[in-house]
Amino acid sequence: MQELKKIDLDITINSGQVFLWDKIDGIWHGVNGSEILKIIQEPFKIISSRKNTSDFFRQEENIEKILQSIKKDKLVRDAVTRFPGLRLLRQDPFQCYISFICSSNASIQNIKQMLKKITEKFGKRIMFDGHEFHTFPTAKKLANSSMAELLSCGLGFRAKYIKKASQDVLSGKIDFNYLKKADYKTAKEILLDVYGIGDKIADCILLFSLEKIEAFPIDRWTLRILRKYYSDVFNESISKSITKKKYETIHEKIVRHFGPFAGYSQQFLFKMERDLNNKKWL
DNA sequence: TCATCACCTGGAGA
DNA sequence: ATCTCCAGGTGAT
Repeated sequence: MQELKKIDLDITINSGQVFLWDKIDGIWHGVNGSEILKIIQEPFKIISSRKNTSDFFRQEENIEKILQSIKKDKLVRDAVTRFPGLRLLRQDPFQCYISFICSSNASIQNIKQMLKKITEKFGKRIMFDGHEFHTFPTAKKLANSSMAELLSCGLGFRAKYIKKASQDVLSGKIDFNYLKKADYKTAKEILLDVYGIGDKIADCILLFSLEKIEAFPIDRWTLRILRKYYSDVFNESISKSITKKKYETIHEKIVRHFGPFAGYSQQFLFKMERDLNNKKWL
C-alpha cells in the first residue's frame, strides 16, 4: 500500500511538466513561483524557501483511487506499471502560464533556457541551501518589461505573446483564482482568448496549475499516441494534424474513454511514448 | 471550417 | 565548416 503512494522524483520531474529544475549534488532543486523547492527522494522530504508551501506533489489527493480509475485502459495500465511513481504536479499558475506559452514550437532544452533567462533577468535573486536562485517574476514585472529585454531572453516570436499575456494578468482579464473555481470549459475559453494560447497550451495550463484534471493536452506526441493505439477505440482515423474543431470532438471522446482523471492518463502515456523514442528531458 | 505557411532560436545531424 | 531540419503550436491568410 505504501509503495503505491511513493513519488519518483526523477520520473516526475522528467515528464515535461516543469522546466526550471536542476539536480545539484544529486538533489532536485526547482523554482515554483516565488518559492524555491528542494526535494529529497529518500526519505521523501520537501524543503521550501518559503514558510507556507503549496501541495506541489498533490499528496492530499487520493492517488490510489485515481490510478485505479485510469488503469481501466490497458495501455495506461502498462504505463502505470512502468512508471508507478509518476505524479501530476500542482504548479504556480503564472509560471505555468508563461512556461507553456514559451513551449510553442520549442524543444524542452530550449524552453528551459528561455525560462532560466527570464528568471535571471526579472526574478528576485535569493540564496537558498547554499546556492543562488532566481524566483519566477511577477506578472507586473513582465508586463512592464521592454520588448528588447524580453527578446534578450531568446524568446523570439514568443516575446510579444509573453508581454501581452502578462498584461492580461495585470489587468485582471486573466484571474487565476477565478479560473481555478470555474469549470473546465469556461476556464479554457477564457485562456484561449489570450494571444499566443491555443488548445494545447491552454490544456497544459489547466491541467498543471488550475486543477482541471480532465484536461488532456494534445500535442504532436499525444496525437501520435492516439493515432497509433486509439484509432479503433475512438472509432475514427485520426489525422496527422489536428484542427480546432477536431480537437474538441476528440477531447470529448477522450474524457468518455479515460474518465474524469484523463489528464493523469495523458501524463503516463506521454512519459511512456517519449521514453520509448529516447527523447531527452531536463 | 479547413489547409498552408511563416515564425525566433538553438542544437543535432548530414 | 556550413547547411538543413526540427522542436510538446499559434496566428494570419
